[in-house]
Amino acid sequence: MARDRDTRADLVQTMARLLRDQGYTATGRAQLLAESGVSNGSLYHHFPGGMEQLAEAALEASAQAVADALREALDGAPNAALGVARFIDVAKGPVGGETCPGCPIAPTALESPIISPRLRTAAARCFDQWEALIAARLQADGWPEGSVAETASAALALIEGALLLARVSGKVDHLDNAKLATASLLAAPAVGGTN
Amino acid sequence: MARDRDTRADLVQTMARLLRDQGYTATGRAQLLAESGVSNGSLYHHFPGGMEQLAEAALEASAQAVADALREALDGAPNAALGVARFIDVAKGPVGGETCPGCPIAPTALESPIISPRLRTAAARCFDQWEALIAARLQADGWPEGSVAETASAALALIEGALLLARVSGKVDHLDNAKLATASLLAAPAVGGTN
DNA sequence: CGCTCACTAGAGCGATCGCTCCAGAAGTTC
DNA sequence: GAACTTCTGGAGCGATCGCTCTAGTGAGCG
Repeated sequence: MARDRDTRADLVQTMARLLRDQGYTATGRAQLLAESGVSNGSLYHHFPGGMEQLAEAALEASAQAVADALREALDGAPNAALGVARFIDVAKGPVGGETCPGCPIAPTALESPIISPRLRTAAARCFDQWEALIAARLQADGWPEGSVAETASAALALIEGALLLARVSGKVDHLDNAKLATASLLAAPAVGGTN
Repeated sequence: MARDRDTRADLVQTMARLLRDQGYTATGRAQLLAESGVSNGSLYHHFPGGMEQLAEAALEASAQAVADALREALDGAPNAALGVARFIDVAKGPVGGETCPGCPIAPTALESPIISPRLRTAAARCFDQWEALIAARLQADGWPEGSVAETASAALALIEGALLLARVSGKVDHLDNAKLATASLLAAPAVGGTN
């Protein structure tokens, strides 16, 4: 084993990028092979389950990368609010970048429910993992037990929605707006929304 | 003209549902024709531009329906916060429903940027329209000029993100969490986030 | 009736889809 | 070198893709 380059990793990485940019169904086998420089035989050697199995592996890899970035942002901040804000800045992509790359899971997640139950559950796991990270930080910050999960869910929704809007409109402003909103959403550890 | 049934409307409506459930690329011509009961010839008579033109029409129709519901919810509430909360309840779908249908635009929007610029701009228009509705209500509520657009963007992001999470996880709880979050986000017309 | 024309049904097109299969290259172990 | 395993390249498969084209249907109208 161990050829000169890691074919399997190339496949996963290329697939992850394509899934992020155009989703699962729109990503054809031909495009994957062309852009990864891998041959058809290698694909089915490493992933006997075909495109669907590869897509699942790619989702997991992307989710792990995001989780690492999110954890780092949360750990390096004084509280959850600033940690999430920091993460949103990271999600904007390269500093002078035109547009942000967007969520690597969302496009596949939205088309998966009917198309592929397997990918749907894989995507659900990704979001759960991220939400749990935010929830853990809220709890560490001393948030009231009862509202930690709800608040983490809303914070993640805010991030995902902003990434969606930024992607479609081509304007990163939506991420800045979401950053401000998370600040107000995650600002008061007590009470639970004065309304 | 005017055959017994409105073939064109059937096509648009079926396409809108398929786009909502599985996105653009995953919606094949065969499935569309089968589920709408329309023949291939009729499709290309009403939509010479093919699937892409039909998809654009379907997105516009869906966006209009959502806009109507959003406008009604906002108009019937004492303020923007309660109006958005009301809309989220409507978006949950039929009262005893298992899962909410989700955003009719988002799946197509996320795969569109590379696949079809035409659909991307169509999707962007939909979101802009909705955001403008929320912004108008905020302004009517007396929100400070400078933060109206930002807040409307964040509110829409929250809704879209929650719909995404609810769809993938199969749990409508995310929508309830978003409802609480919008309440706190849209609660204070002044100041602009104490942080 | 005969003419027009919006509309429909469906056969058929080339291209592409995901996938199977196998010969052989490359590396490891005797 | 022989034997074996791991991995690669690519031809080829049936199925399906979006779409074109044409014959035919039937309502409106003189």
